[in-house]
Amino acid sequence: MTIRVLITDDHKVVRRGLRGFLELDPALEVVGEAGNGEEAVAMAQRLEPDVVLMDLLMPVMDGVEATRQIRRRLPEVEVVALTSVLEDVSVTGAIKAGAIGYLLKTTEADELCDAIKAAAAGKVQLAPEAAVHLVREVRAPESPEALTGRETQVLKLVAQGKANKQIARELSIDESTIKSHVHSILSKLNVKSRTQAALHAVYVGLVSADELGEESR
Amino acid sequence: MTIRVLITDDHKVVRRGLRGFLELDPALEVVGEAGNGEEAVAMAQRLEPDVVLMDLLMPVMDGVEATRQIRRRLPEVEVVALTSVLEDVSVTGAIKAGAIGYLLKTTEADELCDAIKAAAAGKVQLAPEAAVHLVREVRAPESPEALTGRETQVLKLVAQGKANKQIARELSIDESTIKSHVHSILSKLNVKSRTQAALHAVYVGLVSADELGEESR
DNA sequence: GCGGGTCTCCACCTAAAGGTTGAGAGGTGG
DNA sequence: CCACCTCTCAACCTTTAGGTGGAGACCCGC
Repeated sequence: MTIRVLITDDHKVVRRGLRGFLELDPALEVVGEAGNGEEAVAMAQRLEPDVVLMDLLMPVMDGVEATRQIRRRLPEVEVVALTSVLEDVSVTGAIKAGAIGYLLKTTEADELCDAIKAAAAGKVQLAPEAAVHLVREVRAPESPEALTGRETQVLKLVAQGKANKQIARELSIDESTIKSHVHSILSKLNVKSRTQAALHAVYVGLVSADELGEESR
Repeated sequence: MTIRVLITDDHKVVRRGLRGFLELDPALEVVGEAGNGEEAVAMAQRLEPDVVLMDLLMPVMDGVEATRQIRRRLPEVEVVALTSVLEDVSVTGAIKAGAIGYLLKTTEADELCDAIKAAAAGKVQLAPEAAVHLVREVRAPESPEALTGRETQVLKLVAQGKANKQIARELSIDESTIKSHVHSILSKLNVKSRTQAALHAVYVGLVSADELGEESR
């Protein structure tokens, strides 16, 4: 009985590489490839694989959200996150979304196969680098003091280099309201300036590199 | 006579995928794989490939610098940049460093092979998306209006979320001087606020993700 | 219904950021 | 030597950002 694997990555080259890696192991069978989160969810429902290899950074629907949806709809399907970037939020975000493993793209073929088998058996398998981040998170609960929807929205605009006045125009509310939100954001993120907040947003991936605002290029 | 190709990427999965793609074409021969810029330069000298496939985002030595060194030492070796991110600076940076092609990792196998053959023949091959950036650069020379050493130094600190006063203390000069520098920076970068300047700095890689300043995490 | 949170806005304030002009010291290259 | 650039600082100004306190409207769960 082989383990059926669905590969998800927006880069065909990477999918090809993963397929190559997995085909080295006769116990594994690649049943499909998805190019974004939406495809991954749809294909997971249709194919019902044992394990989904999920890239986290993707267009259309990111891997964390895709993981969440797959796990909600198909609890028996295990998801292993696989990414090139290593960030606190990605690690904990993926785990919270229901991923059972977290691997880096620097992984060797055999480690990858091992992790997939472990996942199929319901066992957690983390890259040591990811484990470090997870431990850090657990030890310092970080009390992220979650931002509200509106605050997140404002922070995104701040992280695009926009001024309060401009944000106010864009959201069609008063500038004083923006100030209120920014104030909350600064205090919740425990930073001292909008610049720090913006950098934080970039750091945690709230905005992607190509959203940094026209005027900052 | 086959075209000898050297693959450079820090992710083994990607190298495996590229190898798989290239092996589909009998006219191409993968003669080696390098995991970072330094390795790429060394292997290029030893193997003297016809074309080097070069990832731009790598540790140890980035692809632009590696491209520059390879082109300087081995002018007969063509370099094709291959990356997942699409940025103005990467495109023009890679071309200036001597790359003859610029492809995205979303490329299909046959396009990739075509591009390598074109490169081996000394022909330019750009992903349409990259061409857009290049054209934009040429049309608006962007007059990078290079920052001076001191300005770069100040910008780095700005991009760590620090206030003028704090930067002044750190550099042991007056805050008014910092203001002067920041003013020059904003005008040279053609941005309107320190936040935009900071984002710009991050965007062009002046600071790495893990230098974003203690206070912004 | 009532507490709690969110979103909205107000007024008033201080601090920081940014614009403008000017200027002196030091270095470099023609 | 002179022109040019960089780095430094100054004074003065306007604008933006951020802090504080309060308030009304809305929604949701107990």
